[in-house]
Amino acid sequence: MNIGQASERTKLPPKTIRYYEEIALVAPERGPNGYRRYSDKDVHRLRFLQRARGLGFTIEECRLLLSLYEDQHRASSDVKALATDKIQEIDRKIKELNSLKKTLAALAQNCHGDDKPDCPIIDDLAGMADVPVSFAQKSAK
Amino acid sequence: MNIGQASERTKLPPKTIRYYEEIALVAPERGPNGYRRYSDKDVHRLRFLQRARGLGFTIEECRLLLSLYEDQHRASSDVKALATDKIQEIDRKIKELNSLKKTLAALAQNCHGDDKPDCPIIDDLAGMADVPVSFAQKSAK
DNA sequence: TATAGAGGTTCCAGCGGGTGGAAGGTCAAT
DNA sequence: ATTGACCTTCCACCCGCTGGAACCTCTATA
Repeated sequence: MNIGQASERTKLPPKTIRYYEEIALVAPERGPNGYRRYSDKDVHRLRFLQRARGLGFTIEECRLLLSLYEDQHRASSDVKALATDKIQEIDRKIKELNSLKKTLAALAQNCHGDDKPDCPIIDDLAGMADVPVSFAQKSAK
Repeated sequence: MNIGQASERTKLPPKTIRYYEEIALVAPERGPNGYRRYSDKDVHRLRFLQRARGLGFTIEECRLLLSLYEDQHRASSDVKALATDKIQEIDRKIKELNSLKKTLAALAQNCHGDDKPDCPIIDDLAGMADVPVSFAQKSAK
């Protein structure tokens, strides 16, 4: 099938599918007209990628997962390790976002939000806050 | 002061400070030797940026915040709106991450994690899961 | 005064993960 | 024969920096 159909079946935009080929995640054949021809196996790979990406795995992790997938002798513990690492990463992000939210919420609550110029949010950003919110902000990597 | 000192005082790397100049967020003077010279006001702006970025505002939002900061007649409601928008955005992200985590955790739990090849994570990614986890995964934008 | 080292400058390239658009080739239906 | 949908390649851009090369300038010491 052509790229359009592969796109429909995988829910990946054609551009993305071509990009995945460029970075050697998938290698469809070519028809005599130069069109890419996707086998069911290719579509399968693409769907695998679509899911893994949707789960937050990076491209490189996806590459690893694919190779594990294709390795009949791989240990399922390898895959589990990758998954639990990812879970921890997600947990870290959630924590970071929660702390950010707290800070912003505290600021917003102190802001009367009318059409007068006094604004504790701005004051805090400018480093002249009189609201009791501490800002030892670590850079959001 | 030179860029190194400005860097120390703002906790922003020199590269970042130069970048902020390139995108016109700050405009230090130049000494006769071509070195950038940062006034206290510049450092103040940079610190403002450092905090706003740390709170998850994008560069463009920072630009807006700065202009609001410098507008004596701005309405504090404008700033509050920006902050509450950001809070909602953070909330959305947290929700998305939580659902991701749930999915991954369910998979990892079903994975025995030994050195035998059966692996429900891989099976699920490959779309042949027999674990009861549903995957109408929306692409993580 | 020569020199070393720390700091400054510019410019170019790359990260991840695509996305947009232009210019052109191909196919099926009218 | 023409339209329009689909396909191709290529190049540039998004964000927010970051790394590195090549070079300039300042200060301290031998």
